[in-house]
Amino acid sequence: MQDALSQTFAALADPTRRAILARLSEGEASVSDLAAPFLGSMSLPAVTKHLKVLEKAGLISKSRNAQWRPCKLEGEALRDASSWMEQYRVFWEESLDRLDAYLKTVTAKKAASKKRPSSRSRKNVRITK
Amino acid sequence: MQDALSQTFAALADPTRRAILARLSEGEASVSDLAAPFLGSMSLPAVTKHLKVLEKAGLISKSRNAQWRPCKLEGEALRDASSWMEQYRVFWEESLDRLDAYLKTVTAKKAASKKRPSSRSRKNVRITK
DNA sequence: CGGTTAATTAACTAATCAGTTAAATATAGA
DNA sequence: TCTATATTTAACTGATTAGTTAATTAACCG
Repeated sequence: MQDALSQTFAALADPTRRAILARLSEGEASVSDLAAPFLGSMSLPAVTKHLKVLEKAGLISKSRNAQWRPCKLEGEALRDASSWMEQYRVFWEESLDRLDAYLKTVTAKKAASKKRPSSRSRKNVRITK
Repeated sequence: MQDALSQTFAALADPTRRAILARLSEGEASVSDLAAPFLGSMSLPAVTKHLKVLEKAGLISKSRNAQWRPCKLEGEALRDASSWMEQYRVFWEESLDRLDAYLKTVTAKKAASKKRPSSRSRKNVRITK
């Protein structure tokens, strides 16, 4: 078996599984609730397998309620993955700085030759599935 | 072919590739530089393949310098992956809050029944390979 | 009990992945 | 041009993955 971080990233490397996590971020859901959006394109056992991958990676947990298995998002594994990534933050911020510098020279030139300056939003990071 | 985020996570789901990124975070390096630490456990073409995976995921880029191919870490893809994760931050912080709450009750009881309180560092996130 | 709903397991297939060795390509430099 | 170094490509193998259908388990309910 693999190390925890590899298992987490592998589990995240699939759009169906990420969509399941996105759904779970809105609250607990049973297997069939989670499967519903995908039953047009894959079978229920396929979803069961995706859930097993997520569960083994520690990204979700299942409990029991009669014949249902409510699933719940677990943050720990995501936090570990995210904090692993933090060590690289300087690399993407560095490139934004270069973009900033570039945009500033462009803006300066435009201002000098024509009209109003433009701005760029660095915050407002998009939330996607 | 897959979506960008899936490719990025898939590329990160391997300890050899993560180690290569870690090495590149210290500066550019040629293929053989990057391969050196692994030549005891895998062949050079295996490393070439790992580099190709990283390159296709946009995590690194290669340039040419004589017969060498200096590789460089590219931050963009990591930033995208990281900002995708951000939407889940509330989940792991929430669980830390619960841990906090729990630890407080324990600490309170200990303080009441015996000696000095303990503390927990939430910052100081470890940087690992 | 018998039927229905929820979910999992089994057995199988096709595709992709991580590695191998051997051969090919590219560049430098004597 | 010949040779050495750096790297890639080709062809192959075994393991893992993502899906399938069919059968099974589990729990509720009339």
